[in-house]
Amino acid sequence: MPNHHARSLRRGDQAGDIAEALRAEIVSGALPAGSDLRQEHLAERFGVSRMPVRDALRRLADEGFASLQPNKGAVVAPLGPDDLREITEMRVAAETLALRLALPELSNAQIDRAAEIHARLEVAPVAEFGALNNEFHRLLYAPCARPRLLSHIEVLGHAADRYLRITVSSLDYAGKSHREHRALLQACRRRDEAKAIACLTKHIEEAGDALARLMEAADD
Amino acid sequence: MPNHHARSLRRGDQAGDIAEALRAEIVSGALPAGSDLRQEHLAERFGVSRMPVRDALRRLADEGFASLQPNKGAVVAPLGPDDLREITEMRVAAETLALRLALPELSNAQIDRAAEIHARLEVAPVAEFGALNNEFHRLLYAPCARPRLLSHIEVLGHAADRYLRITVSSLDYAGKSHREHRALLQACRRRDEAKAIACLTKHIEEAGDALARLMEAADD
DNA sequence: ATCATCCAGATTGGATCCAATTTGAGAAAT
DNA sequence: ATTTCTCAAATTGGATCCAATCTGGATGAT
Repeated sequence: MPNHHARSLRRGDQAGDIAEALRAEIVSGALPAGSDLRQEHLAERFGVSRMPVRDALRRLADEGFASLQPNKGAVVAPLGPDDLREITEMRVAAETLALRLALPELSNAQIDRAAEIHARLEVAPVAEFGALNNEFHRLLYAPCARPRLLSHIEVLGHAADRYLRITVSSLDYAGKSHREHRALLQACRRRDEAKAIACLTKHIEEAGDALARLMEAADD
Repeated sequence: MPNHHARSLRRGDQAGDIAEALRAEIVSGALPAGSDLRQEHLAERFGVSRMPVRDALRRLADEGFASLQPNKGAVVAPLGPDDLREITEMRVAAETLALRLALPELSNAQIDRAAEIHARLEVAPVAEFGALNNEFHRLLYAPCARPRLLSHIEVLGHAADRYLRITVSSLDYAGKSHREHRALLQACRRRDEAKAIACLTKHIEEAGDALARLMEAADD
C-alpha cells in the first residue's frame, strides 16, 4: 500500500526510479529470490506503462539483481554462496585499487567527513546500515577520480547489500565492522598505504567469510 | 543498401545484434568519437523500429561506448588518455584476479588451445586482431568459473579494443605482444603463479603506457 | 491409463502513435 | 546592432497496439 510515488512529474528516467525501488525491495527481502517480475504487474503497481519497467528490469539484470530469459520473463536472481564469494573477490580487487589510487589525493577534511559518516553508522538502524556503509567507503575512494571504477564499485556494493540483511541480523557483525572502519581511518590518516589496503582487504574478506559460513549453516 | 542482415528471423534480442554492430563500427573508427547517434536514423539503417535501437544505445552507454544525455540524445563517447589509463588499471586488477583463480584449474589441453589461438593471432590481419586477442585471454581466464568477473573482463576488453586500431597500426606492438603471450603461456604451463601474474601485468600495463605516449604525441 | 498433439490464454518483444523537451531561427524590443 | 522572446521543427520518452512465443490443460490415439 505504499507506492504511488509523489514524484513522476519530471520526465525522463522513470526507469531509474523503478529500478531503484525494485532494488530496495530485493535487498530488503520483500521480493525473495526466484520471484517472478511480470512487466504488466509492475507497470500497474508503479502507475506507468510497461516500457519503463522493461528498462528497469534490464538494468537490474545488468547489476545481477534479476535474471531474465528471452520471451519468458524475469525473476529475482537467486544468490548462493558462490555468488557471495565472487562478489567478495571482485570487491577486494576493485576497492583496494581505488583506495590505493585515492590515498595520495585524500585530504584530512575528506577523512574527517568519512569519520563523521562512520559515527552515524555506529548508531544507525539496520535499514540505513547499507546506505551509510557504502557512503563511508565511497568517500574514501572518491578522490581517485576514476568514474568507471567508482561506478563498478557502487554496483558491487549494491549486490553485497543483498547479503547484508542476513549478516547484520544474525551476528555480531556491526561491532567488528566498526572496529575495522576505525583502523582503516587511522591508516588513512597516516597515509600508510600498505596498512590501509591490508585493513580494507581483511574487512571485506572477513565479512564475506563470516557470511558464507552463515549461509552454509542455515542453508535457508 | 548493405544492412538487411540475413538474420532477423529469430525473435528477441535484436538489440543485442544492433549493439554489436554499432560497437564494431565505433571500434573500427567508422563512427568517430562525438558522432551523434540518432535513434530514428539508426532504426532506418537497421530496418527496425526505434525501440530495439534504444535498448542497444543503453547497453553501449553501460559499456562506455556511448554517452547519453536525457532528452538530448546519444553521442559516441569521447575517449582520452585518462580513460585509457583507467581501463588499463581495471584490466590489470580484474585479469590478474581471474588468472590467479583460473591457474589451478587450468588443464594442459586448455593451454594448448590458447597456444593455438595465439598461433592464429600471429598471422591475423588487423581487423581480426582484437577478437583473437580477447579470445586468447578469455581461454586462460575461463576456468576460474566466475561469470560476473568474466563478463566484466569482456566489457573492459571491448573498451580496450577501441584503442587497438591506433596501437597496431602505429608501432611494433604486435611483435612485443606475441613475445609476451608466449612468456605468459610458458609460465602457465609451469603453473608458476607469480611469474604468470607478473607477465600479465606487464603485458597489459606496457600496452597501455605505449599507447598513452602515442596519444599524447599525435594528439589526434 | 499413458502419452503425444493441439489450441487458448498469458506474456513478452517490437511497431506505431502521442506528448514532452530541447533547439535554433526569426521577430520584436531596447 | 544586439539581446531577448517566441514558436515551430526535430528528437526523445512514454503509452498503446500488434505479433510472436511460451505454458498448460483438454482432447484424442495407442
